[in-house]
Amino acid sequence: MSSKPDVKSERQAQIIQAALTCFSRNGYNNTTMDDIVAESGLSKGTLYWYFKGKQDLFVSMINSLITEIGDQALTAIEQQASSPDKVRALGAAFIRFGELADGFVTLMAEFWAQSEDRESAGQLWAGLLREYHRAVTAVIEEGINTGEFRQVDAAQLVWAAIAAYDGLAFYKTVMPELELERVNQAFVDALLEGLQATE
Amino acid sequence: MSSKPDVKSERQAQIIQAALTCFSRNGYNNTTMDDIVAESGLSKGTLYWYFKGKQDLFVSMINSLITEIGDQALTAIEQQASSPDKVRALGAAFIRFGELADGFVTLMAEFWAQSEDRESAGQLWAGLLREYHRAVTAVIEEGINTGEFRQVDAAQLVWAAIAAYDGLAFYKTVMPELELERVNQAFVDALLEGLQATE
Amino acid sequence: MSSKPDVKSERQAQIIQAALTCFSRNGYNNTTMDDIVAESGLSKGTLYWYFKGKQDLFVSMINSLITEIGDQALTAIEQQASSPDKVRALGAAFIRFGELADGFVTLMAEFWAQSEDRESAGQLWAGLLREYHRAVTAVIEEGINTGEFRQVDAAQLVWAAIAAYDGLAFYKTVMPELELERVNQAFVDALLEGLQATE
Amino acid sequence: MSSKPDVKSERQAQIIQAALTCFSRNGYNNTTMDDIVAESGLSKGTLYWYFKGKQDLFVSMINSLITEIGDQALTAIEQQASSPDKVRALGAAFIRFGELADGFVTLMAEFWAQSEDRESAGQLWAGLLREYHRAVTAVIEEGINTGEFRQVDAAQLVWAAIAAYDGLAFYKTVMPELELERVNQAFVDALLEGLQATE
DNA sequence: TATGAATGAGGATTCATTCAT
DNA sequence: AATGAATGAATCCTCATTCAT
Repeated sequence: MSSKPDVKSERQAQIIQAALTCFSRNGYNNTTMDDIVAESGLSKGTLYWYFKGKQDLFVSMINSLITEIGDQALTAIEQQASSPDKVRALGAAFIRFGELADGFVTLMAEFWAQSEDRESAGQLWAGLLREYHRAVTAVIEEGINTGEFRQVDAAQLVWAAIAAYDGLAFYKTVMPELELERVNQAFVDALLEGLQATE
Repeated sequence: MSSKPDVKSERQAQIIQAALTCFSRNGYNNTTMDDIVAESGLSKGTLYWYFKGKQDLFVSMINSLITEIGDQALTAIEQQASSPDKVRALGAAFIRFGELADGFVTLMAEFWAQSEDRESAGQLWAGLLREYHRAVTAVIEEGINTGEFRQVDAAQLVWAAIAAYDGLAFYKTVMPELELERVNQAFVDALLEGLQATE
Repeated sequence: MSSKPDVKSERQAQIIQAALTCFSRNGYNNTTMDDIVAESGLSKGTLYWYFKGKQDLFVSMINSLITEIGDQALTAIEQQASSPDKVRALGAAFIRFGELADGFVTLMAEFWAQSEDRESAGQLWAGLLREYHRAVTAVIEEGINTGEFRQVDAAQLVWAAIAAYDGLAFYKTVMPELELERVNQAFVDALLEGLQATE
Repeated sequence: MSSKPDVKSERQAQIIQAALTCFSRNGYNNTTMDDIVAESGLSKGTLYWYFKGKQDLFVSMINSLITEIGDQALTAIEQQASSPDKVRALGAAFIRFGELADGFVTLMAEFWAQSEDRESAGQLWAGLLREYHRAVTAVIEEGINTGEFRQVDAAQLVWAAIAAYDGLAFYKTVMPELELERVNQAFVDALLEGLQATE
């Protein structure tokens, strides 16, 4: 019955693209639905036809981003042989993420901070974080099992590691002069040194 | 003639305290001036007598927090003898900060995200970060000079390290079950291991 | 597709009408947007959909009045043959204006007085005045050319003449008992006598 | 008991002077009591010690101005012998008033327009106007009695004449390039011509 | 007399959302 | 599916006035 089967997903993508542009530019609260309407070239009614409201549109946009980013990162791991190389690949992937999805972290933080129901807004974050944490921890533990790394509290260490990348993604937005590649280099080197240590 | 020479600073403190309570509870945008008025027990006019507006009040509050926190952290360093101990003290101080100033990081992020003039709002952050970066880097470089640590790119590594603590401060707000002490333990151990390495 | 092609102008007229009622009744500053909302029977949002704000609404209202009044006055001239008759027609037109647009002059004065940018608010007035001045001066000069009037400094005299009518329009609002027709009669008679004078 | 008998009138004058400056600069509504406090160099409480409020201060200021101006105008008449000369003297006095009390007319209009109780605010104006009207009419009627002027409806004509000067006083504020002396010249000439006209 | 901190009612404006067409 | 006019609750801020000292 639907003459064009993907008018729907096409419109949704179009709207999400406009939302990403606006939210990135001005933050969540400072973006009005009218801004997104103007940016998308569609009408107000159409936005509300495809999305329940501002919040729904934001969450949909975030989920769309997460999927995209997650896929990238996880394939990066699989192409590496040794555990240290996997760690390096992860570091690089996170950095790329920080540079691509400019403002993503901040956006999420703002959204969370102003959510009426922080609990459920926090779940968006927490779910995402736990997923990454699991994936990265698996890499470290594999390295421990193969003897490439020494015995460490992988789970805890990984929280700090990914927190570092999220923190850096934010730092980059307020200090654009920060050279994330060099930071990453130094950080990964120190971590690997610490992980591989000694006899 | 001035019976109480500091009605002024007393009132300001009172208002800032109320602001901190409200902003922490609901975020910047979701806090109304009326909320703060109610919380402070003063009148709307009095708030505007002491602070130019919502934004001014927020910035003043942040500055007040920063000063307090900074002092704490810096004295923590001085009480330690060896460089590794200083690093450990710093880690502990940062963790304590994350737990005390609950939501501080998020608040700042939200404020920045929704600022009309992000540039200047970003300076608030950037200035603060650079100050901490300088202090921590000094500790690491001292360790390198004394031979306690090996030759690393301290400046870059430190960016990652403090980013980790900011990231964790935020993680804690969305995942309260996170045990920051253990994370800190694992992280500092790994870093020190990497820094001291070997033979 | 457009069932009513001028919902827009209809609404604008509706709002301007309400604004005129309220502003005339209470002045610019003492009229609240809520007053106009109530008077118009529309909603607050609708007012702001059609007009940028209070000031914009006021200026639009003034312009709408000016157009209406100007047309009336200028056609009044054309229907007269001799210059003295044109002058009489003008006088009558101005008086009618003073009685119709009750409070118009005062409203403009108040608006101007409280304008943040008096310069540009003054342009509203000045433009209007200059237009009338030109039209009336043309009538006098035509009379001079045809020999109906003696040689006078028409341009200057006309400033005084129209100022008199603006002044009277205001007097009428504070002294309703003033009989403008009789005043006009005496004034026009004296002026024409002075213009036609002698041999 | 009052050590210095005129601290009071000195203060009042000081405050009225500051009020005149501020009201002239920004209009009635756009002037805050704080503005006047700052301009006067006194304190808020002191203003309220000497004047009941903003409105009272304004009215007091106006009355102070009126007295000053009125005296000037009335003595101007007495120094002239012939009725035409008295008319010329009056014209000149009104022009001087328009240039001195810059914005006076507008200020009054604004005050009236925004008064909660226009009736009584209008009395301020009406009383003032009637007084001038009486004085000027007396001059014209004297001229009629002496045979210098022809039989005209003096009362009505005078309303128009003084209205012209009030109108011009306002025109001057929005069109500073207006040359009031020349306008006055042309106007008085035409009027006198009309008044004297003979057959 | 003089001060200035404190008050709070009042007002302009925004913007997410709805719904008739 | 799509439109865009209409809604009105919500919010930041102003400023005349008061009063304890």
